[in-house]
Amino acid sequence: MISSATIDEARRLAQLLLGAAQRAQSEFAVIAAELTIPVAIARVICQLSEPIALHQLAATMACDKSYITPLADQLEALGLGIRLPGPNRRSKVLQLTAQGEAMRMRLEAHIAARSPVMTALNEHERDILSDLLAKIVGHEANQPA
Amino acid sequence: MISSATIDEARRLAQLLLGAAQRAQSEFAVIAAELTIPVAIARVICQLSEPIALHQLAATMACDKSYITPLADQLEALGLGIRLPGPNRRSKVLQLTAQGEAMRMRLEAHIAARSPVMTALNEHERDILSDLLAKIVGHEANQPA
DNA sequence: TATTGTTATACTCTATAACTATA
DNA sequence: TATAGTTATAGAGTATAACAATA
Repeated sequence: MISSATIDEARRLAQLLLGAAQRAQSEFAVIAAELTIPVAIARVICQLSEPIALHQLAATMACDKSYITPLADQLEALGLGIRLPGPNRRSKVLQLTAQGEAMRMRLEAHIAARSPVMTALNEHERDILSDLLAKIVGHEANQPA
Repeated sequence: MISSATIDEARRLAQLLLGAAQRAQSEFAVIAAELTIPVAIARVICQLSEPIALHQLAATMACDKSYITPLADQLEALGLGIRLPGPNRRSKVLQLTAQGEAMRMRLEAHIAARSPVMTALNEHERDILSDLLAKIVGHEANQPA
């Protein structure tokens, strides 16, 4: 039997966790809007500190390759990225242009300065949070009861 | 000027936070699937520890009222909830049936037992996490740079 | 005139399946 | 036969706008 206090705590923590993640995401969206780029494009840009093959990008972003194609198209249309020939003739590598790289740096500077995780917590608190979140993320899934 | 170490930390923390929230959500989805109810319905059920007016439910769930209508329909179709006349003649109140209430208790017991926040952390760690997340959620949005 | 709920519709995001070209 | 990328299409999830009833 699980106590109702435990259930209350679980619910409260789940809501807090979701709420914090949503705060972070919505701040990210605001930053992207200020830089006048679609949020999805901003997410891609943040993955492109190094050139990366399209299928690998899909894996990193945990989405299907078919979803990457229009994003890469848009990135190119905005002049922020470019498809280059990859290590073999069937794979292509997505790379930021100079303009895209400048955008990436602006994006990341804004995030570092304004993400609620950074602004709401001091360095010590961030270290602790980092450890706790890593435990949650790394923890094995439980068996069904 | 923001150091690249700060930027790295911001990115890492953001990813951890998103990752932890996704872990919690995906465990929730698994639990809902085991109980053979759609995830969206499970979310509604978790809000219904008390009867609540439809428009208020929309506010609580941060969605439009038009989205609540089909959810309430589904809840009724499953025999888990029922619309009752509200305090005045234009508002309706959504309430769980006995079957719905049983489902809510099962859902919450599973969450308390299996949410990664609960299983990955001990009580002391959960207290600390709770404080840190509350700071993030409660923190004022920052000014654009 | 504003609020509650419903309806009809449209939009965003993302995936699946089928295809082309390599490997 | 398997992999990389593209295309066309479909589906989930959610919102907007217009409406009816009531306040």
